[in-house]
Amino acid sequence: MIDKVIIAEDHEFANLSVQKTMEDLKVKQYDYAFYCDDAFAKIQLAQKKGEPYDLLITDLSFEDDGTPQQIHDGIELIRAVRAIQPSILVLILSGQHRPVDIHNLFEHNEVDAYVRKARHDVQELKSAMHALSKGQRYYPGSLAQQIKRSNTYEFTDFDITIIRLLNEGYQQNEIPAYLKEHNIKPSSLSSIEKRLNQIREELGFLNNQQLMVFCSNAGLL
Amino acid sequence: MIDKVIIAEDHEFANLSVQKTMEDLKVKQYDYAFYCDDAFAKIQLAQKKGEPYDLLITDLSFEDDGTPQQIHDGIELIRAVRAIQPSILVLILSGQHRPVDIHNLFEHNEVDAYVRKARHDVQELKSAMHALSKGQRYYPGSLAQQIKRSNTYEFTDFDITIIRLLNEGYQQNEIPAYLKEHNIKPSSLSSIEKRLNQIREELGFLNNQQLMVFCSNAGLL
DNA sequence: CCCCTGGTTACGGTTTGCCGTAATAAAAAT
DNA sequence: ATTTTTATTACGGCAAACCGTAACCAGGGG
Repeated sequence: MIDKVIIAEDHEFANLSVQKTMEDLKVKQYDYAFYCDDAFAKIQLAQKKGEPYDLLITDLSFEDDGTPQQIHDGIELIRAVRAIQPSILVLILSGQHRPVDIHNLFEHNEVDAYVRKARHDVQELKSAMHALSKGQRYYPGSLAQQIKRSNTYEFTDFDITIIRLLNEGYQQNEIPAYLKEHNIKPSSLSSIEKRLNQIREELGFLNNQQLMVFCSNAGLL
Repeated sequence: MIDKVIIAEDHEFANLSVQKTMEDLKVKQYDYAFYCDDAFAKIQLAQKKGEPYDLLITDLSFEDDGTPQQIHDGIELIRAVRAIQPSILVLILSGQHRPVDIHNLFEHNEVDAYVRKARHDVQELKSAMHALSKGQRYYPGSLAQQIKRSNTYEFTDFDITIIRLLNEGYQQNEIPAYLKEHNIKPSSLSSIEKRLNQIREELGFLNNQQLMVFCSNAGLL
């Protein structure tokens, strides 16, 4: 069961609503913090007193308002907390973040649930809490869909190299020189053009810009 | 006095907390909506019944979740509402938005108060409400500061339109037609080229791809 | 040895984007 | 009202990207 929860969220609006949701869900004890350092201190203290938290609900990005902090964002907080209390459950509550990033967090078992701040986020949070209390993770389907869409195409190392170079400001006709320099096998301008053409075709993009944005969002850069 | 308030906010978390804040402030009557159309309908009805709202609290960006809407964002909502009830007070409650945009809204008297979803947003909302009830506007000082020290490039609506179109797969020579179609003022290919050139220059990008990725990461698309 | 096949490279033509300059329109200032 | 300033548009040359075709070069089988 989830009896003791700590909320780390800098926005008062969100923090308040999460608290209210905890009340609705009859969570026995919940505390909240507006700063990562504060949340960490509370978790550390509870741990020392032998009354550890069951669940950490945290935002990912925290605004820097001038007060100096050791821990600056949600990911740092999660890692710091897991270092002293590996068993704690972690639920991420985030505004807009890249699907891949979230996905990676799941893959590395750094988080157990993810709720996006959006329409129906309260419902989502309740569903997530429900899943967690049953020992399940909460990985929203929409996220899987987004990832699936991004993962349809298999990018080769060659593809990624080209795209990375383009993103660094190389123009296509400068790339062959670079490839020869680094002994990468297809190195002709034709090959590069053909490859890009093929990728665009398969993914249904009309220009390289879309491709670059896509790769950026997919975390390939 | 502010006795009757309508809240338009798609995020449940935020909506809920605003409601709670209204309770704390002893506002006599408040209603809420998760969609612009719904908010507009409520305002229209109240107006017809001779019991109009005193204040509209609205987010700027509303997520499109598939349900078809006439009014798609906060600005459209504000303009639609002001068209039928010019006297209504308007308070914007927004996550991250360009300071200049907000500033312009104030300058054109389209809004009376602005609260950013951030640290202490509940306090800010209360302060804003207090100011409004005294017949004052609420223009947070932080906004003025942000405009002053924003040495990063300021994208105009025009810029964003172009970039959005490019990202949708338009090629540059197709854009003038679109702009004329939508009565956007500079519409020539030259203007587009010149603008893009200028932006790249100021931000130090070597090609459009980098610009697109930048804008994507900055959440401007 | 030749032929076939898959992949790479070379080349030419066309389109698109890039950038400077000049003409024109609109706005501001006098 | 006319000049000055500013913004927008039109045009042209050039570079880059796009795209098709054909030549080239492995290796594998006949």
